[in-house]
Amino acid sequence: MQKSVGRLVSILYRKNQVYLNCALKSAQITASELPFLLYFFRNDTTAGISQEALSAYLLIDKAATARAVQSLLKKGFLRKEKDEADRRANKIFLTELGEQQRTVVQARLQQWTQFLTEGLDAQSVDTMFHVLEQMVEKMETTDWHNIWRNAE
Amino acid sequence: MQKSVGRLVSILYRKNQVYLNCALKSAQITASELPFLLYFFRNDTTAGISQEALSAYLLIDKAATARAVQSLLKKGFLRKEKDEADRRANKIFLTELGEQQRTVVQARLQQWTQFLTEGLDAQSVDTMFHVLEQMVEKMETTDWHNIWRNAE
DNA sequence: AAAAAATAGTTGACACAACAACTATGCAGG
DNA sequence: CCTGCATAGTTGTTGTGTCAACTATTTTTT
Repeated sequence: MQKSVGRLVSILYRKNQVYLNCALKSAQITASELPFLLYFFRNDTTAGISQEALSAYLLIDKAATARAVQSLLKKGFLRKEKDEADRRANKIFLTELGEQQRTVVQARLQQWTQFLTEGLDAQSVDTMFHVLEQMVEKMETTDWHNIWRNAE
Repeated sequence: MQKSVGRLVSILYRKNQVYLNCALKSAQITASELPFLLYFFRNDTTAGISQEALSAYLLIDKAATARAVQSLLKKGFLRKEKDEADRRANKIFLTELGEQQRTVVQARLQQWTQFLTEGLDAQSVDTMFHVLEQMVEKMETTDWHNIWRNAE
């Protein structure tokens, strides 16, 4: 049986979604909203951030960003202003209510990582992280939409 | 910025889907159908295989399996028989036409892997594979639906 | 300064996968 | 036997994400 990174990543992704939706249900946070909240938890956004920047960082389509942000606004976890310096853009902020979710969210996330990696060699886990980062980096910086054309 | 396996896996998964849909368009194969075709390419299925078994191996919901198989039947890549030994089950086979897709499919897949891993340390890539496998293994064999309940 | 191109965001349509409810078949204990 | 439970598969509904088309602004070109 040949190894397939596609299969593994697919399973990890899908099960992760199920876990998150389940584990964060009580906090009213869905798997699709989580990446955005995490961005606010982990970065300085006191000046607000545009949806474009969120999309670019998460490599998520701007349509999905628009919908997730809308949903988080409605739930009161985020707040939106028009950017007066560039009136095309929004400036998105984390609200106090959003900030209050940090603890639960990080706990659930930490428990998932803990579950996935416990018993594994820490060094190997680090290596995995690093390789995944390199592959994502490559996708960000290369136009790979036609990579097979070069080969024929 | 804290490391997040979730973010990396998510990006890998989504971009992989986009790549596959693009690279296999000419072969009339979609990203959702691919895992099933691959199973037939990589395993002995001369006796046919049930949808249940496919679902179990790919960890894909049986509903998704039913739809992908339906679609591949319609395209003529797979063939279906009632299992006479257990009339609830289907026996699914790869057709000659399906077999003919092997070359293109494997080429496109190989090119993607090549692109993702070129320039990376081969040893590290192996380690990544192994760690991903271990994590998937853990998800298969553990009931993790409430892992955070233990912790409080 | 006017025209053209680029950028930020929204919306509609569709692909993909999960869950629940359902049908049909098989099996086990009374 | 037959009643109840388990298994294989199908279908409806919903959440998630991509792409394309559109509006509204900003920037660049001429």
